[in-house]
Amino acid sequence: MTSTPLSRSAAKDLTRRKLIRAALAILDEEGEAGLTTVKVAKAAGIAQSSFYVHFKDMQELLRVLAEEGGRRLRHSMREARRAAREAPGDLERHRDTFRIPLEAVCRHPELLRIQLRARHDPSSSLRDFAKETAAAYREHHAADLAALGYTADDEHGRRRLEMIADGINAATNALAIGHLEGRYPDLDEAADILVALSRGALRLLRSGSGRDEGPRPPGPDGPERHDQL
Amino acid sequence: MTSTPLSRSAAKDLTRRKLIRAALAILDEEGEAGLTTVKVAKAAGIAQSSFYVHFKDMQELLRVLAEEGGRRLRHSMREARRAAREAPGDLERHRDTFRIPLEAVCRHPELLRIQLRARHDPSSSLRDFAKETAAAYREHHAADLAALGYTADDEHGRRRLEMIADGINAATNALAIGHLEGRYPDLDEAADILVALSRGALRLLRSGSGRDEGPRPPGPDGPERHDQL
DNA sequence: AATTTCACCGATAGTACTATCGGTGAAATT
DNA sequence: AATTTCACCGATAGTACTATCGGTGAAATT
Repeated sequence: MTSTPLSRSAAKDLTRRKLIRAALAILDEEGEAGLTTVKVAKAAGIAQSSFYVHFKDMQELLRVLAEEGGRRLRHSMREARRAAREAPGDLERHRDTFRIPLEAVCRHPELLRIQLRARHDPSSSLRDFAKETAAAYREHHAADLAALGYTADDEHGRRRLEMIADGINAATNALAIGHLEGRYPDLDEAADILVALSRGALRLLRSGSGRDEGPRPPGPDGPERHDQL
Repeated sequence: MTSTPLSRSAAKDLTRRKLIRAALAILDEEGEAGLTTVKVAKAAGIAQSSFYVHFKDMQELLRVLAEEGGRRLRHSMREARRAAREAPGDLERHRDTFRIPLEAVCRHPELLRIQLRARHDPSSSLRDFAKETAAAYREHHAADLAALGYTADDEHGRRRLEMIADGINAATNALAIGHLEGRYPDLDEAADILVALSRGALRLLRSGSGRDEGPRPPGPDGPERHDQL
C-alpha cells in the first residue's frame, strides 16, 4: 500500500486528471449549472483555490473537456466504421452499420447526455462541441449513403440526404438513450429499427429526385442494393 | 394613448403575464442558467423584490411555465390530429400525418428548444415537463400505428412499437430544429422524409413479429395499407 | 548544502443572486 | 369620508461562488 513518491510534474498531472474526471462526473450528474470550482476541487481532493493552478477558469476546463470528449467520440466512431467494414456477411454488416454507432454512443453515456443537453443550450460553453459531434455523426451516415451510390447533384437532393442523415442520427441517439435508461435492453433490436427506418429512406431516394410520387408499386428492385444499408 | 386605469387585480394579472412572457423569452435566449429574478423582473418592468408578489420563488415560475407550455403544446397536438383527420385525399392525409406535428412543433420554437434541453438536464426543473411532452408525442405516433392495426400483443412487439414511435419522434424534432435554423426551408420536404422513414418501419412490422429476417423480397403487399401512414 | 521552483494551502475581497422587511400611495371597502 | 387592503418599492442580510494573494514545504536545481 506504500505508494512510490511521485515527481512533482507527475503529481500535478495526476491531480489534473482527477479534476477532469471529477468535472465529467459532476457534469453528468448535476448538469452544467452544478459545475463549480468548489465542487470539482473538493471531488478531486484539493483546495478550491488550487483549481486555478491547473485551469485559468471554468471556461478553460470546459474547453479541455470538450476537446477530450470529442477526441474520444471520434476515436469510437473510427473504430466503429473499421469494425463495420470487417463484418462477415452482408446481413451482419447491414445491422452492424447501425449497431456499432449505437454501441459507440452507449460506451460514453455521459458524453452523449452532455452533448444532447449542450446542443440546444445557448448558455452552454459546450455548444460548439455538441455541434461538431452532431456534424460528425451526420457525416458518418452521409458517407454510408454515398458509399451506396446515393450522391446528390442538385440542391434538393443534397438537402434530402442531409435530412435523412439528420433523422437517422436523431433516432440513433433516442434509441441509445432508451437503452441507457433500460427501456430497450437489446441493442440488436434497436439496430433493427434503425435498419428498417433507413430502408424506407433508401426507397425514397431510389424513387427519383422529384417529390414523393405517392403510392409506388413495390415492384422488384435490385436486391443487393436493397440490402446494403 | 391614454390608457384607461386598470383595476388592481387586472393590473396584477397583466404584470404576471408580463413576467411569464419575459421569463419565456429569457429562457429561450439564455437558457435556464440565465433565468434570474433580477432579469425577469427588470424585463417585465418591475422591481426585483416585486417578483415575489407573484411567485413564491423561481421554482414556482418554472412550474407555471411548464404547465402553460404543456397546455399549449397539447392543444397544438389536438388541433393537428383533428386537421389530419379532415385532410382530403389519402395521399394528403398521409403526408399531413407528419407535416402537421412538424408545424405544431414549429409554432412554439421556444417550447421545443426548452423541452429538448430540459430533457437530459438533471438540474432542470422542467425535466418532468419535457418527459411528459415526449411521452405525449410518442402516444401520438403510437395511436397512428394502432389505427393502422399494428397492435402489439407480446413484450417484444410492444417494445418495437415504442422504439419506432421514439425514433420517428426524435427525427421529427431534429427536422423541426433544422427547419427553424433555416437549413430545411420546406416543411413538406421534411414531412416526405418522415413518411419515408415510417414506411420502412411499417415494412418491418408487416414482416412478422420475429427478428429481422434479412433480405425480404419486396413482393406485392396491400397497396392501400402501404399508403396509410 | 544552499537556493530556487512550484503545487498546494487558507484567507479574503468581489460579484451575483435570493428572499425578506418596512414603507408608500392608490384602489377597494366600510 | 374614514379605513383597510395590497401591488409595488428600496434597502439589505444572507448565500454561493469566483479569483487573487501571501505563505509553506517538499521537490528540483545549483
